[in-house]
Amino acid sequence: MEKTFDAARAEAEIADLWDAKNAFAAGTNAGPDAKPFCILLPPPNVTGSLHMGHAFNHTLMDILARWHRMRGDDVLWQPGLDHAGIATQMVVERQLAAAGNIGRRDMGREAFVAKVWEWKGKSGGTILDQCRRLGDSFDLSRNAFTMSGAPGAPAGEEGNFHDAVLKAFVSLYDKGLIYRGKRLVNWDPHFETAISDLEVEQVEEKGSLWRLRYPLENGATYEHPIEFDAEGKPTAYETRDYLVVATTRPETMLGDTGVAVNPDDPRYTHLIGRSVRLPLVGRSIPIVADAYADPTKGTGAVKITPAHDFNDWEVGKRAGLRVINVMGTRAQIALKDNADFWDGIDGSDALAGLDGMDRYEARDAIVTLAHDEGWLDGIDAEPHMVPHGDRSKVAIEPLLTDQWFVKTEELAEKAMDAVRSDKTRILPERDEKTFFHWMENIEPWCISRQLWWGHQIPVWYGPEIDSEGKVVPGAVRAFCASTEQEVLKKAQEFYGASIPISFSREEGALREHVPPAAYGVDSDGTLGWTELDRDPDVLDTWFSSGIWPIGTMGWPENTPELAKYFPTSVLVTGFDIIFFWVARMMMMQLELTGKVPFKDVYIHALVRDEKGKKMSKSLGNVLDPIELIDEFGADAVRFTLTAMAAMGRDLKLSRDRIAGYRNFGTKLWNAARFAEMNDCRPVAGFDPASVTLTANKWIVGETGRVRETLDAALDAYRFNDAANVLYAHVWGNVCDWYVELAKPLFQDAAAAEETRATMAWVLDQCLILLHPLMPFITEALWGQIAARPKLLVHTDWPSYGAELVDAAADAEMGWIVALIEEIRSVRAQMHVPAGAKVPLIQLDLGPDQAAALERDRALVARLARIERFETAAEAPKGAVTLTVRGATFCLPLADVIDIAAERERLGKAADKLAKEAAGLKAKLGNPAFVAKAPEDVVDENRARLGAAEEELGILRAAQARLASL
RNA sequence: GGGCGAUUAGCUCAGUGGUAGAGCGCUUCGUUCACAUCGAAGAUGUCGGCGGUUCGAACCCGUCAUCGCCCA
Repeated sequence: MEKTFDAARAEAEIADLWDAKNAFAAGTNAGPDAKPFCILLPPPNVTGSLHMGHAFNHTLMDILARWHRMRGDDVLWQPGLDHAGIATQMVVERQLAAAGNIGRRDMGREAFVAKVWEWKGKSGGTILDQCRRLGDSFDLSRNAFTMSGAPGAPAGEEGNFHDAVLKAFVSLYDKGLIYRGKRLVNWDPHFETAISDLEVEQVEEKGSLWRLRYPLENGATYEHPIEFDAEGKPTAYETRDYLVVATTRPETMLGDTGVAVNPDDPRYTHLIGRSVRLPLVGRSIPIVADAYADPTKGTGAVKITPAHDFNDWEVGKRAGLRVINVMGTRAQIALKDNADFWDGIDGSDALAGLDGMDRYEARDAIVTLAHDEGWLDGIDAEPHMVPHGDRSKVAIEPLLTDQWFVKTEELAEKAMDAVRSDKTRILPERDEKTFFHWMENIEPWCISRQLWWGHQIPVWYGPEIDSEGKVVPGAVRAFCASTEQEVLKKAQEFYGASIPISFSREEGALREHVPPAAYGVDSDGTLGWTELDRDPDVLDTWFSSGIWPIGTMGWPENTPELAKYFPTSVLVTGFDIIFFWVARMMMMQLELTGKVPFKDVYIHALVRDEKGKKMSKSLGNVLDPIELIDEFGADAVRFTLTAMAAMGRDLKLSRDRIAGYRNFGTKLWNAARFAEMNDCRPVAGFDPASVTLTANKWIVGETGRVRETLDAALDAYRFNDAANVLYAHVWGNVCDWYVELAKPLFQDAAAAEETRATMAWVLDQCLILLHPLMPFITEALWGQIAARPKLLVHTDWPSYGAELVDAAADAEMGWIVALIEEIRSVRAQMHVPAGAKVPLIQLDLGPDQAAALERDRALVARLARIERFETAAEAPKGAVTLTVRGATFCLPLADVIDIAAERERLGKAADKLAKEAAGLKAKLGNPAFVAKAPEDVVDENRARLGAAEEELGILRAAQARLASL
């Protein structure tokens, strides 16, 4: 064997080996009555590449999958990709532009979607190859895609996900849980689509607060307070014929339809009910009372633009104000042909100049006009939060449009019930609170997107007809079904079997659905013929990923997978998509199947850089998991992430830490090398309970304990505990102690055979127990150590436990280890050369200790570098005394002893003991403690006091001897 | 403004009522036949402050301070 593990070479070989054996196929290694264990990979974006967050998320899932597989469960780890509507459309559009292609609008919908599929086939899903580097053991033969089976999907992309999404939509639509409505939505002017609340990020910007003077109508004036006394009472007034409003968005003033003041604001109450004349526009708009106006902010008077602000929309509704939209889909000022706007006013040259301007150009222009025309009161710098699209990074614009919404209130109630009744557990508990907080305040979910890459909404429109069969001009009738045949059937039922109906193949308007011009009305006003026009919008990506659990298992068909693996066992995911994904999956699965999608949800935190900063490309602090794997090996990266995965806390990743766990792999590797050099080969039928030597019994017992602790940790998703118990066992128990203890035993003919067999067994157990965390190095060693019937990935998980612990052997090893450590410590403090061998003199020894020393003399001799064992009644002059539970020894170091150092050592040890004894004495002297504390705690304290006092006595004697020297 | 959380060794962090821990870093010593990606020994803590509950508090409760994150 080499001195170190060649991760790069071995990992590739092992990955090929697993592939060749199809090692991760669902159900592999399942026992006869196997329990299903199913875990869903949160589908990464098809555009994505593996980042640290994935690496963390996947590592945890892979540990669970491998652990359950080895335990003989029927494991399905379901992988797949998300079509990621906006993100993917963005990537492909950018590429088309870079290649000098025509834009998507010129290309047309069908051609563009074909381009996206082409891109997906070439460069989509590189992330899945990267997952392989990490060791992800998902079943790639079941790889799913949220757009599989959609119209235009090329060969190889068949699948039923598209059907499932449409059926889910139709099902919710038929239940009245999906509706279309004209509402103010978050509009992304870059992508020209609506987005949901969750896709909006608030970004603080340095902005200004502009104060604008709106003249009072009919020459009215009022007294505005300008000076105040110490109590805040006005002492001076000025006469104003205008009202000053403060705004962060002067450009929206074109759409103002009112001014609000607080009903309790004495400055303005007398103005309520009067009107101001909107500058530039010339519209007369009312001054209304609304608590939304905050007297402490700005001037206390706020302009109301119901069409362009969510708060103003509410105020407008309460006050019955008009809604006048003054912007287009690219957030440009849109006044031309805007009937609403021109209603009740006359044009002006200034307005004509503003038409078509970008919103920010318009802002500057309007402020300049205000200044020139004298209605700019002033400008204050004020930072404020501006909503931005999370993909486009441009400021979103509230816009009044027709969109599709999911009624989330009822669905949320069911999801909350499932969590309250523990049908689904959310861990850690804190995130359950977050879940409830959001669900209780849930808003309707806007699911329509004005994009092309996605599931087109399965709704077709035709003309509305009244009860007498007459066409209602301008009204629209919607038909929802998952196929054209079904739509046709529904339409035919509605309009009558004799009406010729066909489908319009033209691309409809982008958002506003008007009844198709292409229909005929007979002379009696009834419908003669019609075309049906499909809604051009697509569904929010999260609508389709919302049915990921059932969609990947063949729903709505009643497949064997659904029967077996659904509801799934556990969902492992980051806190950032609790609302986007987890909550929505809960709602949709419950509504569509009546079942929760998963029994447990384990929410993990974010991977940050070593300074605690979020990793981001712009900060340049991104650690690329693939680079780290190249440098340190996948096992080291995985183990690091696992060890740092304390529940609910962000983890700060540093290269030092990864290097440390790379060293851990090397340590394991060298332990195996040691075993090989000493001819330790796995013995068939080896029974760990049958060993006879203390050291062997001890390590066997430790292994049993580790198995139990490890399983308990994984069972509770305490991944860091799992990593730490393994680390401490392999490095501490096995490498530091057992390997060293074995060396003298190998020299002893009577002990060698059993020890070799035990060593081989212990190492095998280390490989098995470590495999879920460090799959590559353990699989490599497993194959290297011996020919095996099965790969390690399929080796049965052990069931032994603490019954392997032999209390006597445990106590004896504990004592021997303490003795060795004490001797080493004294040697180091007395500056005994590391290589020098010294005699050990036993002064006072209990019977158990004497027996132990007799049995394990060779171990002590080697590990503490003792040249011979002697017995004496009293310590010789210049000897250093040492105490180990129930025994007193000394080291005759007359030649080398440093009296000052020894005095210091004894003094320090005695002080520490005296302090401890005093504390214990005080505790035991407290009657309340003795009366109320549990008996075993009291006993334990008594025992500790006894031991401390005894040892203290010995140290005092040693101090006295030293003083007499 | 509302909600959630954090504060423990130089650093990064475990630790849910009974002897304060790990890794890294640091100091000293050491290449004894698995491993220098190593070994041995060592130093370092009013567990953020104050108050309370308790026989007993890093842990439970209250409060203050500081710092995060999410939502407005």
